[in-house]
Amino acid sequence: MPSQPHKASRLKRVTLADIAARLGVTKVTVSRALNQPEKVSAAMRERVTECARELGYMPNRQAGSLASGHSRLIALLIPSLSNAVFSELHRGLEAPLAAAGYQLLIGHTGYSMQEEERLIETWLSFGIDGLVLCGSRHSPRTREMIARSGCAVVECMEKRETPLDMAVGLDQHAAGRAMTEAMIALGHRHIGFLGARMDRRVEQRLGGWRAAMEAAGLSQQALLTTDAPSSVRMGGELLDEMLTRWPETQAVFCCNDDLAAGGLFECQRRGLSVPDQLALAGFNGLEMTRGTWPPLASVVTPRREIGERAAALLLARLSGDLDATPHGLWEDLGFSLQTGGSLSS
Amino acid sequence: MPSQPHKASRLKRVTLADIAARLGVTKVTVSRALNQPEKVSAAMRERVTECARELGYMPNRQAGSLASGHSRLIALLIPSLSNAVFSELHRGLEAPLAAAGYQLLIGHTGYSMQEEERLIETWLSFGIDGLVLCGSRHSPRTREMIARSGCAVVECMEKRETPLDMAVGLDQHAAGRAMTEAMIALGHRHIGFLGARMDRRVEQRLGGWRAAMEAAGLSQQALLTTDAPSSVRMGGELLDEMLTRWPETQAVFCCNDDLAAGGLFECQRRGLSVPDQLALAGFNGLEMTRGTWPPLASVVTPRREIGERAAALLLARLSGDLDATPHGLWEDLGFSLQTGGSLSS
DNA sequence: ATGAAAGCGCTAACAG
DNA sequence: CTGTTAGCGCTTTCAT
Repeated sequence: MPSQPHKASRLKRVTLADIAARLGVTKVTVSRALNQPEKVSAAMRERVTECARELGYMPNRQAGSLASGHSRLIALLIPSLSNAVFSELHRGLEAPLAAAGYQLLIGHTGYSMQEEERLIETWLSFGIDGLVLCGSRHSPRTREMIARSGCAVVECMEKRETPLDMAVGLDQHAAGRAMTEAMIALGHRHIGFLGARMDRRVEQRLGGWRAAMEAAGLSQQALLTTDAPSSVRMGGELLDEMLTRWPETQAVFCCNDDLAAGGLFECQRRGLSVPDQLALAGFNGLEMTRGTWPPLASVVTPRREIGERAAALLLARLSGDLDATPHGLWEDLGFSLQTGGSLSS
Repeated sequence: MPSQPHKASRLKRVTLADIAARLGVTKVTVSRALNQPEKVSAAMRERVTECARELGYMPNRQAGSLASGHSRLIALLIPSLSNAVFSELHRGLEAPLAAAGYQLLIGHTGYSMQEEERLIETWLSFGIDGLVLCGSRHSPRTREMIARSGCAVVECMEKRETPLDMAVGLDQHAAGRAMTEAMIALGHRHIGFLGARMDRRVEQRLGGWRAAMEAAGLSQQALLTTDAPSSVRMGGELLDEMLTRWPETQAVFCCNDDLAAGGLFECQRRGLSVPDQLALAGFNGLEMTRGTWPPLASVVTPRREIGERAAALLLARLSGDLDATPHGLWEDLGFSLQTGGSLSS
């Protein structure tokens, strides 16, 4: 590695040894006073903490982890930084992990399996104890690295028959089907589907739409998808194209809330009244869906709860509570439908 | 630290020593073959890489960092995971840092100085080489830790007279003022300001609105702010209150695009035509502003470019190129106004 | 081009 | 309750 003149200019680092020397004890005692306070005398504890503060001691956790074999670090890999779904997953994870003394790291994969692999390699080489992944598609090398490392892992968001270890989420196919059936129940026959950023979860939602349409004997013609990133703007463009190609469309199921919001704006541009002239629904039930006009119908997914359960599973695995958390575990946290608003008045 | 039965079950880790033993050479040679390939014979290089692959060797970077004193790790601390502004900042940072062999970590502060402090402590104890912060408000302890560590640091987004070291962003006050002046130039007299999540940047934008209003001799009465998080829904609620309390309002400057989007929906709910009956503007110029109807006027901030410059400054500092990047450097990357749409037809 | 020795800062295991 | 002894896995010197 190259030299680093910048770092060279820093003050010499304060170490355990410095404190030990100043106090006339050994490093071990200082380490104990700091990390297992109950194992030293109250007086010692006092002197050490005082001296540490005075010298501005900051532990070197690389050394600590290297020696102990664990880091109390857990990494969360999210596909997108700007998708509120993942920020709520994060929120659910953070509190329980912090309470148990674990620090949560965030990594950004940009929906790329290859980037996921790179990140996991880096994290593992830095000794993380646990890993939270979104989805169930991973490269072979990713699987192998995780297996070798023995790192605890939980996969989030989507149903998975054979998890790497544990998984928690919801059945995206069933959710897509349920919303479509709700639309059919409202009497709509021409129901379109808009999808962007076609990852596995979106494909499963689409599968649900297909299943419901087929079961009802309806045409699956009005379908528009793109691999491009999802956005409000994309929602407007896709809806524009759909209404142009299939003017008979009565209702549109968008694969997420951003797309649906864009659809609302497009209706406004065209002077279409929602839901009277066109019904719209999104997916996820983000906070935003209650800020639009009309309020956006959506499939509400328990993102926060998924994070909380994922944290609990991880902690159970890390504490060795194996029986309570069998390998291959899959927890389905379900979903609910938020109707009314853009779906029916 | 507690025992970890889970980890105990893993296969023994493959180390440099294992490869060395298998090849009948020393660890140093293996290390060199892997990290400074030009320093060993081509034959050796070949044998080592081959054997490493075969055994599934994965370097332990904790050990590496501990020994070498640097980690090639750079941490980015963002206030919010769901704000697209920060995801674009991240995008700007990532490529140049990766190209230079650095790995970018993300931390989430939730707009809390205390959480920022906690995260920085963790990162520093894990030996990061660089730090990218948003904003200029940091706890005294944060400042001290950074100073002691000698870690390179750059502060992003807002203007700062006395940076910790380097800073890059834009003058939020000037931007707020410019947009307000544009509204005044359109002939509006009753111009309101809506603000949520009142952090320093939002306060600076508000200051810009005040300055412009004062200079024009206009009333600063129509002002509504909240410390609650910003959201589309909040935008609608705030606008509702504003129009109720100050029905004469002709134009509203929202502190960000989410709020403004909520404002658009609120206008729709009230049957107000934008911009004819009410003009609206947001801040940041997110992609979304081109997906609304009408398109949202906004102050376009160079988030991506800020990330790119921040990366360049950090790399310059880390490579010891001190002269080219003086301490205390402040780079203003400016802004531009996106008008039309929701502001004027 | 390769090796030997020393150590990064900390913790584990066992003594006393 | 405190100390001793040994590393964790890697990267430095400095030799050869």
